[in-house]
Parts: sequence; C-alpha cells; structure tokens
Amino acid sequence: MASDHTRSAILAAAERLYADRGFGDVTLRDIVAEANVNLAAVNYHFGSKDELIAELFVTRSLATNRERLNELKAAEEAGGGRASIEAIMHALVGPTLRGCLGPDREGSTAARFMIRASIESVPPIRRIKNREVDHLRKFVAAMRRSLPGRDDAELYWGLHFALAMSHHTIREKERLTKLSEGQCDLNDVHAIVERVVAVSVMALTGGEPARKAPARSMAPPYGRLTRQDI
Amino acid sequence: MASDHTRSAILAAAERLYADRGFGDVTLRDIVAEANVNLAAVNYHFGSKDELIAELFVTRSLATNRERLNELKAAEEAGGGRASIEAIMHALVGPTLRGCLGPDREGSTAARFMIRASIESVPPIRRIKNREVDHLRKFVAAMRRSLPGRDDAELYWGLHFALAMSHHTIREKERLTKLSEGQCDLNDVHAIVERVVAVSVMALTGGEPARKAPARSMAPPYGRLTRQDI
DNA sequence: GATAGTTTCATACACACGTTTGAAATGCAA
DNA sequence: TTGCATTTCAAACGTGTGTATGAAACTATC
Repeated sequence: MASDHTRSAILAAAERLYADRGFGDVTLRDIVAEANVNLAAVNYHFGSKDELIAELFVTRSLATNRERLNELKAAEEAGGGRASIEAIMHALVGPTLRGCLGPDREGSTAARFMIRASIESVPPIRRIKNREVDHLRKFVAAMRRSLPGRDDAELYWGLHFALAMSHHTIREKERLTKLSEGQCDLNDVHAIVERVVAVSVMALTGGEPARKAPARSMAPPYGRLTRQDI
Repeated sequence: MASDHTRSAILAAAERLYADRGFGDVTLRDIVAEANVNLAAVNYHFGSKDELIAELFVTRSLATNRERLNELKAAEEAGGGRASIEAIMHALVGPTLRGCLGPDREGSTAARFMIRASIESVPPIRRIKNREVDHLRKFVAAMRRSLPGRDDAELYWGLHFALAMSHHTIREKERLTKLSEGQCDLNDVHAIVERVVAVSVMALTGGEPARKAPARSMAPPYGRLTRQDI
C-alpha cells in the first residue's frame, strides 16, 4: 500500500467535484482527471463508483454523528444523567448546521459536499441515510429522560421537526437568501442554531423560550476508513 | 391533432412509472412500453425527456399553488383583508400536505409522483422550483398584513420553517413511521396539518396555540397544458 | 538481484441511453 | 379521389458511461 497517495487523491478530487457540480454531472473520468490518476484506479481502490461515493459520505457522516453524540453525552453528564431539552436539541442540530453552514476550518469543500448530499439524494447515499435510525433513537431516549411525562409520539414529532428545520435550512439556504433579499442572515450559524433549537423546544413543550450551549465543527482530512457503519 | 391519445398515454404512463420507481430508474423506453406507443412519440410530442418531466411537474404544481392562493384569498376576504396567521399558514401547508399525504380521489399516483419530485430533485424540476419565489412572496405579504409589527426577517424564517416541516414530513414519512414504530400517524393528514400550522404559528408569535380550517385536494386528470408558468 | 505482491496504466468492452431520421400510415379538406 | 398536414413507426445513430482486462511498472522481502 505504501503511501495511499492515489486513494486519497481520488477521494479529495471526488469530494471537490461533487461539491462543486453535483453528483449528476461528475463522471469517473472527470474525477481521475482532477486527481491525475488512471481511470482504472477508482475501481481498483474502491470497487465501484457507488462505493466511492458511499465512502465519502460515510466518512463525513461519521464525523457529524460522533460530534452529536459527544455533545449529547456531555450535556447528560453535566445534568447528572438528564440533559435539558434545549441541550439535547442543540446536540442534534448544532453539528449538522455548523458542519454545512459554518465557517469550517480547512476550506469548505466538505461542507459543500454535505449540502450536495442533502439536496441530491443519490442511491448509495440514500442507503446509508436509511441506517441513521439507530443513531436517532439515542436522542429519543435522551428526550424521554428529559421530558418524562410526554407521549412518545410527541417526542418523535419534535425530533422530526428539528431535523426538518435544520436540513431544510441547509438545503434551501440559497432560496431563503433570495426570497428574503438577504434579510435572513445565513452566515451567522450560531443564531440559526439557536433559532432552530428554540422552535424545536417550543414544538415539544408548547411554550416558554430556550437558552444557550457550546460550539464545535466537522471536516477531518481523509485517511483510510476503518470499515464501520454510520 | 385528433384525440391526443398518445400524448395523454405518455403523460399517464410516465407519471405512474416515475411515482413507482423514481426518476433515476425510468427510461423513455420504459415509458413508451407502458404507454404502448412508439419511442419517437415522446420527442415528437414533448421535444425531450426533460420537457416531459417538466410538464408533469408543472401541471401538478399549478394545481397545488392554485389551491394555496384560493385558500389564502378566502381567508383574507373572510377577515376583511387581513387573515389570521393560522389561516395563512394553513393555506400554505395544507394543499401540499393533503396533495401528497391525503387519501386523494383518483388513485394516488399524482401524490406519489409529487413525493418523488420532492425527494429526488432532478434538473428540470429544480428549474421549475426556483421560480416559486414569486408565489411565496404573496404569502409573505399576507403575513405582513396579519402581523404588522413583526420584523420581515422573522416572517421569512417562519415561512421557511413551515415549508421545512411540511416538505420534510412528505419526504421522510417512511422514516418517521419506522423511527416511531408507527406511533406517529402519517395517515391522519388533518392532524398533521394542524400540527405543522401550530408549530409554525408558535415560531412566528413565540407562544399561544392555533385553531381550525377547511379541507380540499389535488390531482386532476391530464389534459393539454396551456403553456404557463408555475 | 531474483521473486512475489501490489499498484498503475492504456485500452477496450459492452451497452443503455436520449435523440434523429425518413418513410409509412392516417386524418382531413376540397 | 387528390393533395397536404399530422402522426406513427422501425431502425439506427452517436455518444457517454461504468467496468474489465492484461500487460507493465513499481516495491519490498529474502
């Protein structure tokens, strides 16, 4: 294996191109040209185009999910096993929103890639997203601890709406900017997170406002992926 | 032109197939086989595959938007030029949710097609959706009349979140059902509409609950489309 | 420095796709 | 019927695609 140079070059080039032009418009030939490697290298290193896309998405997804769970764990420990519903919602939507809208450290190709993945929904990515349910159950469990009296269905709806608002904001940020003629500030990620959390909490509790929480971000460089799930 | 038989058969077959298998998996050859017409007929009648898809989507979109504006107008007239914010949100999300989730009259292929269009986001459909901004401005205007003191940005965010919740519910209804193990009832469209409206209103006003409104639906049979916009 | 394993490379394969073509069929008016 | 426009049809076109192949280059171990 030696240096992994080819492999990493393919991953980086693919992410860059997909981020810029979308999945539909990028061919393997585009990718290998951008990466300065041979066409056959993709199938040699990844097996197929779909597996390449899957690996890109899984890597980024894992990072986000890890962040989510870290925040959740931290919030629960700080609260002696029971986090506030605000903190839980924060852990749920914060990493995704910051990862896609935030000023992320090493250039925003990872962010733009995830936005694309959120918009275009190509088969290999859809397959991975469908496994996200287990991940979300951990949040439902935390919510149940935080709001013990609540009907479970209410918790699911609250979670669902929180994801709705964060994903839709990511997906349609251009449209919202255009519609509002710039009056909605899509650059202040912190404010957006607070806003989404506030509405989510209202949806769950039926009133009273929200409060604060910390900040982090996504996008590691690519290394070899130790095969695991989302 | 005679009977339009071929044209309509293509539209019906295409909508059925796209609804069932998605845009990515259906070729022109599949469509003409299903419609029992010749391959060249598609290009003869529609010019290209993309124009066929666009026509399908525009037809259904127009119906929904018409319904939205009708409800909005009715609400504003009933209120003497100023509708309640509940009624406005209702007019915004009701037709879409009923159109995609409701038990619609003539079989649900139109509904399933619109769900697909909401999930897959193929280029000709994206192009059409981008023109929807003008349509939404009418709702912003109504909201401004209904909540005169509010900052415009707040109105845009409220509208944005309302669309987020309704679209995400349509797009992810399967996942929500799975996640909640059936505890979230995705069949009771009326209840869903009320729920989305309630949260939207809370997002806009910061508290107090919502109230009721009427019901209608989409999905006309296909006739020739008098060329117009969304 | 020969050998075995890994990686790269140019090239070709196979084929599914949207579109085009030009002729045949059909419909319609005079 | 004749003539003209519309519509249908079978067939092919051309190209862009992911993938497969088999030889060459490289690397590391003994």
